[in-house]
Amino acid sequence: MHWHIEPSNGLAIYDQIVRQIKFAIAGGTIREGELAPGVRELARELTINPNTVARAYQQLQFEEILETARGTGMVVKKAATARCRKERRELIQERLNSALLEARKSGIATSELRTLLDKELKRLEKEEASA
Amino acid sequence: MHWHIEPSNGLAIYDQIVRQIKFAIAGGTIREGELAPGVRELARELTINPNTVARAYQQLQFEEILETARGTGMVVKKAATARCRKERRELIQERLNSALLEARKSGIATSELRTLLDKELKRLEKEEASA
DNA sequence: TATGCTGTACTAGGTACATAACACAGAGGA
DNA sequence: TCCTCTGTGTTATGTACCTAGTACAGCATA
Repeated sequence: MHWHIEPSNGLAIYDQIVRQIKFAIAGGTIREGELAPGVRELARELTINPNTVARAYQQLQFEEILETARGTGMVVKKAATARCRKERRELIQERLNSALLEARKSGIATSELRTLLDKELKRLEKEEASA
Repeated sequence: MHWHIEPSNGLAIYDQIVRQIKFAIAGGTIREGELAPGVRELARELTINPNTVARAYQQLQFEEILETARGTGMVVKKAATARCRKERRELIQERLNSALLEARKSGIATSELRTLLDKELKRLEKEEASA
């Protein structure tokens, strides 16, 4: 798994981590009972402060996605996968809808919007195929 | 024109104002040579601090969208409309692409993504028709 | 000229986020 | 046991953003 942070995404760094961990669990990259990457390890990989990762893990613990195993790491809880899948869908839908709504309110015609989306989707599919 | 601020949009309030003013100019709601809403008036309408609006206007002045007319208000500069139209397109495209990219990277199948978008677009069109 | 509007400038305080550098408790392996 | 890993907690610093309140300069109109 490779992780990536967008510094000026609007979203706080710890929030981006929370999202990515959830997505990784939803996608099966990290399975129930397995360990999430260590605080220091992930911090090194993203070149950010370990405290920031810890902050993200605290929230994931609060949301009952991870549970702490002191001395060992953070373990993905049972039943987390299903919840993450559901959340993934919701988070993505929310972000897409909000972008579409802004586009719509800005006065762009939906037909133009449709072609714009189609173009971008094709570009993504092409990338996907070549990867 | 009615303005709206999303408190926890990720985007800073002043940034949301900058966007909305640009979109209003792009859409012809405010035309070149006309006045943008006053600092105090807009602040009252959005129930935020006048300084925050002023901050947004400073940026728009820096970007040569507005020019100051002390004692009168902020005037939309000549040639601002075309630039705002271009920027509007870029801003929207950027946000859509970033949402699509996240969706794609999260492991959602593009086919599923496509149906999701289609559903949402239809909903928007329906709203548009009823409005 | 006087009044009321405009934007501008300044200081101050509060919150959220990220960084930094620690110290600590528990698990596990040599 | 000892060492090294794990996450946790604490304190401090810095920055960005927003709020609050005040004062000022300039234009427009009565």
